[in-house]
Amino acid sequence: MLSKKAKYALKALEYIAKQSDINPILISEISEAQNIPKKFLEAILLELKRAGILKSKKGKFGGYNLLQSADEINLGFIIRLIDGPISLIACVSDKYYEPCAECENEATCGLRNVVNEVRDATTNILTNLTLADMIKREQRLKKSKGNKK
Amino acid sequence: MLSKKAKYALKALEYIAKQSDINPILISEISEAQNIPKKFLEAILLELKRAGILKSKKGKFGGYNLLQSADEINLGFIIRLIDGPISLIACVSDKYYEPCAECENEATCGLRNVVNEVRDATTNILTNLTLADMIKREQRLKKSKGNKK
DNA sequence: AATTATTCTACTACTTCGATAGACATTATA
DNA sequence: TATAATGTCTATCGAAGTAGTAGAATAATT
Repeated sequence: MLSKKAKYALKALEYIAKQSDINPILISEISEAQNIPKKFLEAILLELKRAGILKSKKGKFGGYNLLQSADEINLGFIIRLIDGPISLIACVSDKYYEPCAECENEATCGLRNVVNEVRDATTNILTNLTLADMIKREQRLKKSKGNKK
Repeated sequence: MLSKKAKYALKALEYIAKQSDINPILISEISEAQNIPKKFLEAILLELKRAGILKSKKGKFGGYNLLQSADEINLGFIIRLIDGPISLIACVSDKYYEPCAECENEATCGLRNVVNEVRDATTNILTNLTLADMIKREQRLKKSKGNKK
């Protein structure tokens, strides 16, 4: 499961991306709009800033904006950044690889083979999806819901 | 990521499945063969027994055997049993569904839509794979490695 | 200088994870 | 029937991770 932190990060990014990028967005505005504890959100936005996803402006009329554009921000990247590996076991992870402590031979491990297949399927989806895609999907869902009425 | 507990469970099941099912397999034998702390393994095997996957025999010459056959034991089932939801967020889980605390409308949530796609991909793989499949893969990998030499 | 905001450090409470210890119950066989 | 071997159960532990909070420091604007 994703941590709440990762979920909050994605929700916050979505919110920021949907606003005009002229004025910085306040932490407190995001916090209220998305029901995220403000102080917790602070830490999350800072982390996203350090990772080069957001930029911030201090002081009056300060706040956060995207540094990358929404179609450059990859969902898999954000999840890995906040929560670490996406794979079910570290022995099949790209970015967080660790050898298996129990396995005698990773190359012939059946479990590893299975878990690797899951990882491929997951990362194929996540590394091909951007923040912009997520927002598009939301808009499409809202439209089709409206049409049905 | 899978917990070590889930990984141990799968490794232990694999080991048991590979032995002849005439004699019960000792906890201590599995523990040594698979590098799993014995006392921890005890608790895991008990849980698998309670779930109807294994049967046990107490006393001298006791031990564990499969209760279901290896091609009936579903990998997704084992993982869910030990670790809980496979989905990244509970709002897209079958067995562990919980409404999203922050979302105003789950039906139109872009994040939910994305996460749902990941869940489908993952469960499609895992619910179609059995313990027997995992063992077959291992044997195939070992063979093809042998041929290369 | 005052105000409004982000930034940073530190902390707390809680839960889960991984593992261990020891008493208890059951079974086979000598 | 004694005894050795084995699973069952309860309780506990330390380390790590999760979610969230408090408050001072810093920067930008008016």
